[in-house]
Amino acid sequence: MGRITGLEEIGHVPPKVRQMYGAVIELLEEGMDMEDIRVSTITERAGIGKGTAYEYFDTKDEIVACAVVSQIRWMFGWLGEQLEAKADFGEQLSFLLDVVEKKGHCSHSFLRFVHAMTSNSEFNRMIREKMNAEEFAAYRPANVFGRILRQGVERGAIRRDLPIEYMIHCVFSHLLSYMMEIATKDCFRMDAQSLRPFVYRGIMGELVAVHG
Amino acid sequence: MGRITGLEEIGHVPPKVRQMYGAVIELLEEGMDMEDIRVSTITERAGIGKGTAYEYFDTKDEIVACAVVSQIRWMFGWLGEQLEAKADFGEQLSFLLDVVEKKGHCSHSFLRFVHAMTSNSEFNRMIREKMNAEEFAAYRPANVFGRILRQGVERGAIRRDLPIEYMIHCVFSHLLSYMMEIATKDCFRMDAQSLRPFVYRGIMGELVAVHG
Amino acid sequence: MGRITGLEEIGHVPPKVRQMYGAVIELLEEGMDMEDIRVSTITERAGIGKGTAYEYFDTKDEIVACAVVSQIRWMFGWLGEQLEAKADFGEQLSFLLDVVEKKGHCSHSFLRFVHAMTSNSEFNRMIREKMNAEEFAAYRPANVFGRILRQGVERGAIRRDLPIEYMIHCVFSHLLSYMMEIATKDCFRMDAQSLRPFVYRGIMGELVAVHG
Amino acid sequence: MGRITGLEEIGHVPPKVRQMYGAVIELLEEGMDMEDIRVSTITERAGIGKGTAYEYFDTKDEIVACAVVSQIRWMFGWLGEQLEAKADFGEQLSFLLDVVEKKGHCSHSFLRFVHAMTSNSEFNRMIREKMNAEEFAAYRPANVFGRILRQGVERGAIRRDLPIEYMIHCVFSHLLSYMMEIATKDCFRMDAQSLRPFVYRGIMGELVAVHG
DNA sequence: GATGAATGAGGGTTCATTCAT
DNA sequence: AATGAATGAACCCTCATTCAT
Repeated sequence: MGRITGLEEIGHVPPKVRQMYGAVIELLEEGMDMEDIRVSTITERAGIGKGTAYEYFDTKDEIVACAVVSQIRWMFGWLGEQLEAKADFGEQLSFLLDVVEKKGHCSHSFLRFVHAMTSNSEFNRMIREKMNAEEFAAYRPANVFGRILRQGVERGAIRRDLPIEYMIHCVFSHLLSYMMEIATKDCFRMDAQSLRPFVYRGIMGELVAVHG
Repeated sequence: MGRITGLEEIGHVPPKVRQMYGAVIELLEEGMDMEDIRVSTITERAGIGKGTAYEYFDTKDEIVACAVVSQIRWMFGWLGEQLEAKADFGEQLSFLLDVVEKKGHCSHSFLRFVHAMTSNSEFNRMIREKMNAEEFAAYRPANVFGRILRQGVERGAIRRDLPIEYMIHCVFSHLLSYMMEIATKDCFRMDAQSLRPFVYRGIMGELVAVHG
Repeated sequence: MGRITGLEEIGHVPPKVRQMYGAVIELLEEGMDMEDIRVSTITERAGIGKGTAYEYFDTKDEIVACAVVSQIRWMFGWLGEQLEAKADFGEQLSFLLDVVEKKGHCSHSFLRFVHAMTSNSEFNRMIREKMNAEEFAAYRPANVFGRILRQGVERGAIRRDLPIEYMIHCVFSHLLSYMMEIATKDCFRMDAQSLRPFVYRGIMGELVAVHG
Repeated sequence: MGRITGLEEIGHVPPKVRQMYGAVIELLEEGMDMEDIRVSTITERAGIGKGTAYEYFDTKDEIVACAVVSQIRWMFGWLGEQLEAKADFGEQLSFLLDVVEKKGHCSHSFLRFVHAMTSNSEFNRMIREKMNAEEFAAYRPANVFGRILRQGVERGAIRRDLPIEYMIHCVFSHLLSYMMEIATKDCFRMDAQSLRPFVYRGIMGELVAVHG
C-alpha cells in the first residue's frame, strides 16, 4: 500500500486512483483550497469507500499532492506536445497566450506549479519533492519552454547571444504576469485584451533574431 | 470585538495586536505555513493570553490575514519610500534587484502578495479583500511601481509609447521570476548571480527611452 | 500538556483528573477491559468534555495507565497503613487473607499489579514504567510486605534464617494463588473457605520462628 | 465456517489453521500484545490469504483465542508427559523449576493461563470458556499437578494429611511467583539463582512426608 | 476452498472559540 | 480589558469483515 507516487504514466494509474485524482482536481477547480479538501469529500466524489483511499495512499496529503502533480505533469505534457507541433516561434508564443487566456484550468495548473515552488506548506513541499524526481524532468516548465527555445535557435528564429536560461525566464515571467492580470483585474489595472499584444511584442522584441 | 482590519496606520495599532502581528510574521519567516499557525502559538509568542486574541479579532483567520496584510503594506510602503529617494530609474531598478537578492523577508512579502492574488484559500480571499480597500491603494505594487515609472517618464528616462500598465507588468514579471529563481535553484536552472545582469538589461532594454 | 504522571499525591491531583480516575476504575470494576475503554466513555462518566482529557494527558493510554497506577498506589498505601497498625504477624496475615476474601477491589488492584508485571501490552509496559519511579517505591508489594516481615523479625516472631526476599515471595505467592482460587472456582477446584486455614497455616508454618 | 474450537487434537487441525496458530504464537513470543495482533499480520505470517482466516474462524478474537488455548493445551500436555516420566517427586519439582528458568515460552504459556483466569478482557473470557470444556480437562494445571501429587502420595513420598487441592495451590503459587521473579527483576528484588533453592526447599518442606 | 480489493463504522486527537473569573 | 481552563465539532486513519472472482 501507499505505492502510488503521482508520477506514474497515465496508463498505469489504477481506475480508483484516477477517480480520486478527478475528484481532487474538480474540487480545486471549483475554488476549494488544498488544505480544506477532506478525504471523505474526495472519496464521495470519486464514488468509492473512504478506506479505499488508504489502499493506495498513506495519508490525505499524499492523495492531494499526487493528484496535483499528476495534473501539472499532464498539463505540461500536453502543452509541450502542442507547442512542438507548431511551425515557428511566433505561432508557439501565440498559442501560449491563447492557452493562458482561454484555458482556465491550464493556468490553474501553471499557478499551482508556481505556488508549489514558492510556498512552505506541507502540500507544496511534497509536490516540490515529487517534481524533483527524474520521471518529472521532461515536464518541468524550464524544459518544456527550453525545448521550443532551442528549436527556435536552431531554426535561426531566435537570438543566439542570450543564454537559454534567461530566455526561459523571459517567457516564464511574462506568461505568469499575464496570467495574474487575467486572473485578477486588480493586479495591474489593465484590460487583458489590451495587454496581450504588448506582451507578445515584448517577448518577441527581446528574443527574436534580427536578420540582416 | 473585531474592530481591527489590518489596514490601520502602524501608530494606531494597539500594542497587543502589534505583538500578535510580530509573532505571525516571525512564524511565517521561520517557514511555517499560514494554515498551520495556531492561535495558541501566536498568543504564546506574543506573550499574551489566548482569550485576548478574541478581544481584537473575530476569528483566527482574521488574525493571520491582518498580520500579513499589515506586513505587505509595510513592505511596499518602505519599498516605495526607498525607490522615490533614488535619483534615476537605473538606480531604482538596481535597488529592486538588490532587495530581491538580499532581503529575504521582502521577497517573502512579495510572494505572499502573489499568492494572495492567485489562490482560492480562505486566507488569501480575505487578504485580497483587505487589499482591495481604499486605504491599501497606495501600497499596491501596481501603484508603487507605477509611481517610479511615471516619474521616469516625466524625467524623460523612460519611453512614452508604452502604456504604463504594460511597463508595470514588465517590471513585476521580471522581478517575480528573478525571485523564484533565487528562491529555488530548480526553476530555470540558472545561477541567480549570472541571471541578474540579463534581467537588468532586459528591463532597461525594453523600457528605457532611446535618445536621439 | 500532559503533566500528570499518575504518581502525584492524592491531594495534588486536579479535580477533573480525579473524576477521570474514578471513571476508569469504575469501568474496570464493572469488568470492562483496559483496551476497550474509550476516551468518550471516560469523559462522559467523569462528566467533563472530551477535549478536557487532553488538557491533562497526552494520550488515552496515559489516562488509563495513570488511573491504574494511582489506584494500585492508593491500595498498597492503604494496605501498608492497615498492616502496620496490627500488633503481630498472625493478625497481619489474617488481615491480608480477609482483604483478599472480602475486598474485591483490593484483589483487583493486586491482580492489575501482577498483570502489569507479566504482560507486554502497551498499557502494562506504561504502568510498569511508572511503578519503577522512585515515588512509587514505598508502595511496591515487595516493600509493603517487606516492612511487616522485617518488623516480625525484629519482634522475634519470624525466623531469622530465611532471606527477607524469599519470605516476601512466600507471602506474595500464597496470596496470589488464594486470590485466583477466589476469583475463579475453576482453578484448584477447592472451596476458598476450606482453603483459607491451610494457606494461613502454610505461611505461618514456613515463616514463624520456633521458640526454644 | 467457524467450526474450529481450539480444542481439536493436533492431528485434526487443518494445515492452514496450524500455520495461523504458529503465526499467533510467534507474534506473542516476540512480545506483541494479544490485542495488538491484526488479522492481516497473522495471515501474512501464515502465508495465506486474509479471507481464508474467515473460512475457519468467525472473528479475529476466535483466531487468537484458539491459538492460545491450543498452545496452553499443548504446553501442559507436554509438561504432564515429562513429569510423569520422572521417577520421584524431587525430580519432578526440579524439572518444573528448570522449565520455569530455561523455557521462556513455557512460562509464557503458564502466564497466559494465569491472565486468562484473572482478567475480564474479551479474549480471556473466551479462552476461559474454552478451557472449561471437557476436552481441556486433562490439561488444566490443577490436573497436571494433581496427577504427580497423587502419584507422590501413592508412592508414599508426599504427606497424606493435606488436601490435594491445597498441595496444588502450593506448587502452583510458588511456581508462579518464581516465574514472576525471573520475568522481572523488580518484583522481589532477589536474584532468581539465589531464590531457587529456597523455593525448592519451601515446597519440599511443606509437602514431603516425614518418615519415621 | 482460497483470495485480497473494497468497505465504512468507529475512535483518538486537535484546536478554534467561549466565558466565568 | 485580560485570561486560560474547558469544550466539542470535525476529521484522519485503522482494521475487522465481506464478497465477487
